[in-house]
Amino acid sequence: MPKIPKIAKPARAPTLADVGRAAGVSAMAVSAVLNGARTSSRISPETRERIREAARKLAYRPNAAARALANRRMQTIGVAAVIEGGELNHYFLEVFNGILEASARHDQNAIVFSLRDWARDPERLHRFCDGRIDGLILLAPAFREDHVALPAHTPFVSVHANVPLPGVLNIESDEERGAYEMTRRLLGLGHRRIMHLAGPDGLLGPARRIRGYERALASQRSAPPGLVVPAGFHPVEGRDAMRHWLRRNGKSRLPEAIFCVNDSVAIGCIEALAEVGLRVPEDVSVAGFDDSLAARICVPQLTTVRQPLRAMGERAVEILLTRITQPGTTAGSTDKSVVFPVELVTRGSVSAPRAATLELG
Amino acid sequence: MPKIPKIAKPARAPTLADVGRAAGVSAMAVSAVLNGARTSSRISPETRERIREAARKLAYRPNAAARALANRRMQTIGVAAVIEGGELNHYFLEVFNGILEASARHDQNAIVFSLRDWARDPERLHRFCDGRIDGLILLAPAFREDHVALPAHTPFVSVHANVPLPGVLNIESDEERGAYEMTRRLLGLGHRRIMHLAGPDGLLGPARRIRGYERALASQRSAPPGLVVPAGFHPVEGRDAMRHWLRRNGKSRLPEAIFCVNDSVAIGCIEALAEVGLRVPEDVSVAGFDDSLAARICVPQLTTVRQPLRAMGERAVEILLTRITQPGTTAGSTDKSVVFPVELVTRGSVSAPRAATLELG
DNA sequence: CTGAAAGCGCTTACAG
DNA sequence: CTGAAAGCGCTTACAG
Repeated sequence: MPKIPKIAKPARAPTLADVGRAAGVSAMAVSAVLNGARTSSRISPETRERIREAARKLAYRPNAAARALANRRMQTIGVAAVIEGGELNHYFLEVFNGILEASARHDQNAIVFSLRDWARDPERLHRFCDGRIDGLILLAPAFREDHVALPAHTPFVSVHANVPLPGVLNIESDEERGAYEMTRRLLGLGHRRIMHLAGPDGLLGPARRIRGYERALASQRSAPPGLVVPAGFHPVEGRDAMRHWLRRNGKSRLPEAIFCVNDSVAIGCIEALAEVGLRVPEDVSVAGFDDSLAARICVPQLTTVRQPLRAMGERAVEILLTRITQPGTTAGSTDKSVVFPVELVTRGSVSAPRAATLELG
Repeated sequence: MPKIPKIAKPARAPTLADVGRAAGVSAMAVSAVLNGARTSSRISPETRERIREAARKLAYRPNAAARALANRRMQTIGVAAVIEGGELNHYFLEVFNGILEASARHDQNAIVFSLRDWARDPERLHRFCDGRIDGLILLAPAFREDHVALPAHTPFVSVHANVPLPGVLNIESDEERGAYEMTRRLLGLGHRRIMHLAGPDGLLGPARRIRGYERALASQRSAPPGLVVPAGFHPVEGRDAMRHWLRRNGKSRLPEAIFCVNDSVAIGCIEALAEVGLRVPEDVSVAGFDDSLAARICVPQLTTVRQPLRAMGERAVEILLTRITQPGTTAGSTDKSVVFPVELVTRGSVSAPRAATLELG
């Protein structure tokens, strides 16, 4: 009985062996040539060309799963974040763009894990670390380390960690300095009563912004004590906090300037001011933080503190990749934060105080 | 010489075999139990518990790559998009959120491929389809099908395809109707001279919006012919188009209302109007499209057409998954679009025209 | 210098 | 009902 030649089923994607068969060589040879391994030097140029040609004809694509299994590398990094409406959207997008860019540059895939809540989802985090990713970037994590024992075997990097995560290198910006500089700027314009609409309690970032604000006030003898009003991160929280304050205190005790924990809160704050007929910056100056997209879209555009979010995302990828490829470097507590500089951005929402203007006139 | 017992190296993640060894059963038994396969019914409850316990103790996680190789399924879907500044950011985020949500619901990973340019990156698209994903969602693709022969062996779904892609099911919203309804609304308020700031040439979406606009004008006898001014998708394009028009035509020939191809363009348009002292909506009404985040952040908030972007993203995942699991269904050209309804959203940027108000007064 | 073999960690079909 | 074996598609170390 004659052997019936096996015909490659068209449904199946071509494999290394298929290419090898077509070129009359072993699968190994194909692998070596296609990967440009040093071992490919021992294959004659003609054979190499024949192999490439066969691969092209068959539209061969190396199978990612098989490769990952053999290499113990997925060429994929994970990004865990809470992606919700409002500010975090802009924040996420900017950092994420940087992550995607750097990933592409290093031929890595980026896979996104959307969490609802840091405190409640630690188990999910563990599930992600099953070999589908080589390392994980935590975007603005806010759980307590004692809640989540981070999975072993997986390198981590955090961006804007809002709680201390021992052993995880954190990428942050000089938020305290940003808050300090912005408050100094407001003081320099002549403002004295400066309110701070603050972020959620117990988070590192908002605390740093408060500290910068208070340090700046303390540096100015003529400034009255600080006025920190808790708000949150989102526009509605900024609006509600300001509304509430106005209702209790009336316009008479109005601050001359309001420095907000971020742009979203600044926008909500402006909304609340507008509701009672107060204009920005004529009646009150309002400053934000982040320089998110929102800062340029709102009217007036926001004076704010710019963080290089995109660059921070790129750096996160690069640091993570070195941790993946050189696990030795992860040496325990020597982890320092990487701190990016911030920069004041001047736009329409801040001007000299009305009183100062009058005095001058 | 006594056999030295092998000690599991801590550096390596535990495998099925490790768990089996610890529980005194075969790797296969562990697999069956942990996967809840029907074959596990033949394993005694005690053994099962022992296996689970061992897995827990070792913190066993099935290796995703090995699983993918054996199953020929990565449990991962790809999302290809051009993610740039401005409008597409908001657009992307909304759809992407829906994609992430549906993915998580179906235990799928979502991996993002960020393209610079649809027309120039077709080769990259092919590279993605190497088994690392089971299917691909194209977000607002805008290449020509004759440029990219979409990779075989990979199921596709598109969202807001801006060019016809034969054989790819497209998820879209009833954009023409949205444009029609919005224009009708403006007419109903008494506006007659209504301008349309249009999107880029040659794309399906912008063309549909123009068609809806023109159809509405045609339905109203008293309306003058349409006034379509090309702009683009981004705020600066809206601003520049409007600036240019104002410079050429002056305020005298100003339209009473401007219907913009999207919210971003509307925001740019409002900016250009403000530059020459024209207020919205007192002097001109301005309407957008999309109901992006930007629409609620800008002042005045935008009257716009809402598309259920999030739901569209979720649907994309679901359709893609059926295509992945039931490849037969992909039967050629029977692919119909899935069209989501749109909805007018009324906010502050549109009012009755000043003239009408005067006439009434 | 070359190719056959073993192995990555899982699943599934198949002998006992 | 059970477990040993083969196989998914690749890579790497190792005999010839």
